[in-house]
Amino acid sequence: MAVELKDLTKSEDNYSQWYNDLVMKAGLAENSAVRGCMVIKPYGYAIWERMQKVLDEMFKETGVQNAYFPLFIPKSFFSREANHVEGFAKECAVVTHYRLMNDPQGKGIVVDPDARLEEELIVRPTSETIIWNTYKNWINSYRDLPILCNQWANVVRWEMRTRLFLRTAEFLWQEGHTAHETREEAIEETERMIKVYQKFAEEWMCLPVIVGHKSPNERFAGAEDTLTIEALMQDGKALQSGTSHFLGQNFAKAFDVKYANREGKLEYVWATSWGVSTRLMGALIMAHSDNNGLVLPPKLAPVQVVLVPIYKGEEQLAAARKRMNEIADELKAKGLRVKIDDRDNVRAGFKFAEYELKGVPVRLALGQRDLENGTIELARRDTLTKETVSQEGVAELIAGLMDEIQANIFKKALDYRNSMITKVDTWEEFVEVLNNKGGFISAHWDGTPETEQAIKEATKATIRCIPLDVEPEEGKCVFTGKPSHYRVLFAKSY
RNA sequence: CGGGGUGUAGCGCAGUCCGGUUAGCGCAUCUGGUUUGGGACCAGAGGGUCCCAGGUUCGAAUCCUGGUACCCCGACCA
Repeated sequence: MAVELKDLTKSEDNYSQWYNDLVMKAGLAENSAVRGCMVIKPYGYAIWERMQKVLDEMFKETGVQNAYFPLFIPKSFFSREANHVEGFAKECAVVTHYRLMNDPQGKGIVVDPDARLEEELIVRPTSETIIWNTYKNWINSYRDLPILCNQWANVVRWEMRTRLFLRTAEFLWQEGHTAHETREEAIEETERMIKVYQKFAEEWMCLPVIVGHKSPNERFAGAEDTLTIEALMQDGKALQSGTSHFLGQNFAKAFDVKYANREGKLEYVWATSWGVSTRLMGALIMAHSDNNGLVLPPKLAPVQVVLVPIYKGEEQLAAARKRMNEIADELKAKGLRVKIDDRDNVRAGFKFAEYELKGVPVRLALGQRDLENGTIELARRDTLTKETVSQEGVAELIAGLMDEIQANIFKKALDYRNSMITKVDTWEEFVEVLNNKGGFISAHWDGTPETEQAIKEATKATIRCIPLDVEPEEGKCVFTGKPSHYRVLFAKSY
């Protein structure tokens, strides 16, 4: 495997090619035979599994339980909620037949025209409709509430243009769907879950995010309010990394889900839904990688420490192997995920490059010299530095290093992100910053969808969010000059 | 669906404009040897439906017609 990444230039043109290259060469994923679909390779899936596991535990701490709902949704379910149809009914895969037959002309297999479904089935693009149709049967009284369900599933959206992890026709995600007694409780749930996402992004992925409300234009189809975590990639584009929706009573009304309240009166249920997807993998890659490849946060890295022997001849290899096994055991005793790479068909230098490409946080190299001196070479992926340390206490040292590396990757991303939030007050500045610097632009907006739309058409930038912690400030809309009471964040996005 | 590009060995490509030995190079693979503290080197070997179909020609990877697949840029979106 001769791998050479193209130089990482931050220009838009090269960045997507660079990204593609990295995803494939690091062994994370590749395009499949099916257009727009992605094969997630074992290494990529191992990272996703770590993410899943952590998120799943975080959900369960809030009382959420896992469940599973069908892949197929009757077409009629979709038309129940008007806005939802508008947003989702378009780019969907549709099942129209249930049988194949041998081609009468002998040209292989064809769809049996007699096997047409009476009602077409939609391959879920999201599961609100099928779930609310189910919840109807689960809910009678306030005593049945809240319902807090999550499902890990695949969904299909027939996107016209796809990009590994960031936008694929089929993707893996989790979707939480909750039902509540009151508006307040549902809103609280919406906020709780976006904060879970924030915590996961920042503490596990080292990905600083801005939490905020979506503008009406960018809101989920069928939601009253959408909360989002917005991250910034190294090319200056924003990435919506997770969303939590307050659905009001829209789906309860569409599917007629009522409960008897504490006064014995029938009321519609309040709903939320929230999700993150394999897109997070894209975020992880784009936020931290450098010209040598991936940089994985220790908390998510499938392998945290790799040991590489350096040797001449069988005898030295055996000696190195023996000592490495002992050190590996010490590391494992500290709860670290460790791999020894004693392949003898590639040289040490090759392995070094390979593990850098794969983003392994710490690499240890042990050779004859070290065996004699009781030392070992320790290399950090995040800083690309290496030093020779004593074998004595190395497990302790590395256990501590994991936290340091985790903190360092986050800090680097945070500093970059913060340096890429620019306050602007004039349209000239807005355009100038957007074109030459990128990143988030903090600017006043008159609050109308028309203005947002006009800005999007003029610059491709959209309102990424209205930050939760936005400070009241009187100003004038950067586009129309009309009065505004707070700043919002604009950016070009994926 | 619009605009551009590319289909040649497992991967990356040259050759196509201007038709002519047995279709070539790098990486990977296999064999042997020498190496081994940052992507080893030498020698040898194996590996091809030149995207598909049709046409022109003594002769097509190369020219013509039609199809098809993929990539990039837009519109759509997490």
